[in-house]
Amino acid sequence: MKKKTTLNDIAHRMGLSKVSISKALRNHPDISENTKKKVRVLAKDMGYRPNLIARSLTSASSKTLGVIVPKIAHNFFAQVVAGIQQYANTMEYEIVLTVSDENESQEQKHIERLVAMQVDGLLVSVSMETRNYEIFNWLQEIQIPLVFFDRHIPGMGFNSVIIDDEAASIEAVDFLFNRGCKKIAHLAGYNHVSIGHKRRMGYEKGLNKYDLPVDDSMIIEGGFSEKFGYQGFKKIYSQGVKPDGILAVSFPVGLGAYIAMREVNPILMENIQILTFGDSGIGGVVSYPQYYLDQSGIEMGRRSAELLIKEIQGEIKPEGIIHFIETRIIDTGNISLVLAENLDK
Amino acid sequence: MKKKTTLNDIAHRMGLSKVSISKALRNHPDISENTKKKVRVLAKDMGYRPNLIARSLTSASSKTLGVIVPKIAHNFFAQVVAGIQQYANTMEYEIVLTVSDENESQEQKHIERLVAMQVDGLLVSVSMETRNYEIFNWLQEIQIPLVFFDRHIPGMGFNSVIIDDEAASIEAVDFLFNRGCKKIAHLAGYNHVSIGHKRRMGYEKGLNKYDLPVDDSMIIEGGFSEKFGYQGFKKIYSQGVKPDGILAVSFPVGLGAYIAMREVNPILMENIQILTFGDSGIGGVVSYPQYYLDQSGIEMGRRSAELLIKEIQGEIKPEGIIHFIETRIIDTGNISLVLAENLDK
DNA sequence: TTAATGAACTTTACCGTTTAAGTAAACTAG
DNA sequence: CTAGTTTACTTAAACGGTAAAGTTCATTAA
Repeated sequence: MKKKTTLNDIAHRMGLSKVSISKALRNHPDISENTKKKVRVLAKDMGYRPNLIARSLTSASSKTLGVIVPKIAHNFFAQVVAGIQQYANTMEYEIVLTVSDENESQEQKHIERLVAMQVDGLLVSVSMETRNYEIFNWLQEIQIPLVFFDRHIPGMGFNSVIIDDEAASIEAVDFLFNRGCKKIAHLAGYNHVSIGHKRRMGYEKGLNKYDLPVDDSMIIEGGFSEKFGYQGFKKIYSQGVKPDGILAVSFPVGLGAYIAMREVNPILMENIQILTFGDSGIGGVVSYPQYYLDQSGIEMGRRSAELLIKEIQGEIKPEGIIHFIETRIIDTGNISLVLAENLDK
Repeated sequence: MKKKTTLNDIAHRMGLSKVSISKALRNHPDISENTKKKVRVLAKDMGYRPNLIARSLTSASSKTLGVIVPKIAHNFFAQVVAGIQQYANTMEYEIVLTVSDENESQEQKHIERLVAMQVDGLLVSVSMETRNYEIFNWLQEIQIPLVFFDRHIPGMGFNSVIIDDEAASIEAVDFLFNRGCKKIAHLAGYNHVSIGHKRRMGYEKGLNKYDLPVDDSMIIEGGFSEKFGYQGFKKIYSQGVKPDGILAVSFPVGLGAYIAMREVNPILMENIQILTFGDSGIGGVVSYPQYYLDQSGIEMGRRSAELLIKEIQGEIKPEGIIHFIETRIIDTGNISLVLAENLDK
């Protein structure tokens, strides 16, 4: 790479000190209008670009946010990142994006690296694997602004932005019940992951609401991927239990269940309603699973970036406040409606 | 944020100079094993973390790559970013991700910002709107390593990694022809965008191959979103032309066409085969469009990151070489096959 | 025995920028 | 007319780290 023009280079050419150049370019009152003009012209001429790294070193602010997502090639997280970008951009922040790949040690490495890079704050969605919170304790000690999104660790004092999973689950059971389902199974996530736990709690509360029995054989705990949905359904089915509705903890799980169902007996597709958390990412042209709980990743991204930046700027404090993003049930049977909303994008 | 421990802090505590501490921690031979041990212990104790920004300033390398994508909440680009991440991670590089939102001036701003941030190289997928290449000329002048991916500007000397769109289009026509299509329409992208242009060229070559006429009323130029697919199909149809196959420039376009088709007359869904570039992002459970050209974003991301890092390390030079990523046609009618591949993820 | 060698440090200087603290000349007020 | 203020700069110091060039003292080779 070619050597870059620095303040000093300009200073020498103009016979001024580098500080004067710095001030001129930052429109500091110390410098005369006349000089400022000349400096600006020469700076442009010489292709001067401020070295933001050097600036960060003095200003102790990098105008940079560290983001850690468990996955990026995953519609929901891609959306969240888009939302973060949108807000960060308007505030002149840049994003250093890292992916934990649901791996605790990766997550840890990234956190350390980001902190070492002097990001002004962190946005993290905790990996499913994470059990050891030491690193987060450390982050709290060094008091770096941090906002959790989607997957948080409650009770640590960090603010977080999440889906109101419990409420959404209750709503989901409501919805299925109102469509005639009396035996609703739940393909649940891991119970130690907050979303898994909450979705399950909501599911149980929803059943209670209608005096439906909570039957353990109707709850399969597992992961969030297609594989678990597939295996989960087969497991339920092999037990001889016949659900008429399924609440799946994620779209892939619902998808896996659907595949399994089709494999077992295509007729089931008409008799079992599947409702999943999260959509496929293509705005509603998937025929099955038909219903899903729409979670606005964009909104979540924006909100969390907003909170983080406010925290960085000292406008708010980390108080362990949980902000909820609303969820609504979408019926993909009604494609044209969903599409109409998307046509203008 | 709490004040961070620096080399100097450790130095004072130990009664050594900061340079010795620096050397000790970097395992420099100048320092005795004994001292090194003590330094390491104390450093850990005091919670010392090197300030990477300061380090970058001297080393003139930030171990950071700037990435510019037109969209992020878009399966293909999310995949590419995942691929970039994967490779960059193994090489200890971090990613500063920016989104141009298909906007020329945004793109320009991001490039300037990233350069100012002293990223070691740039990975860019050019926005659809971009007509003015000045900024890229500048990048070439300052000789910053840059690799284009997916959307490139040929003839500028930068290396790029793209889909072999022309070949893929020819293959696509082949495929449709072999399934009996004789009147294949093309919902094309903009002709000034390289992928739009190439896909169209391939489409025409494909038709020529089978002596099918190239009929301008069967080619609708437009964007890459659902809206254009929808409008495009309606336009073709309103002209009284009845295609039996459609090659759509992107999945959303194919999707829009499908919706339009269904609106016009559901029977068409059985008589018109749609083949799209790119998939929906959910691994094959969309019933329509049934066929798509699979583009491995992950692979593209990996390859471009690899090229860029090699260029940064001086192993290769920018020579305007175009690297092609292969494409294959997927039939979503055969769901279980596709899924089987995904179950292990 | 003495100069060269090596081990284990320290000092100086620099990366590019900013902030704080000068300084000289011109301007203003009493 | 002189002291005080302004204007338009400059110099010094700092941010946290690294590289290069000393410096000491102990050891080794001739």
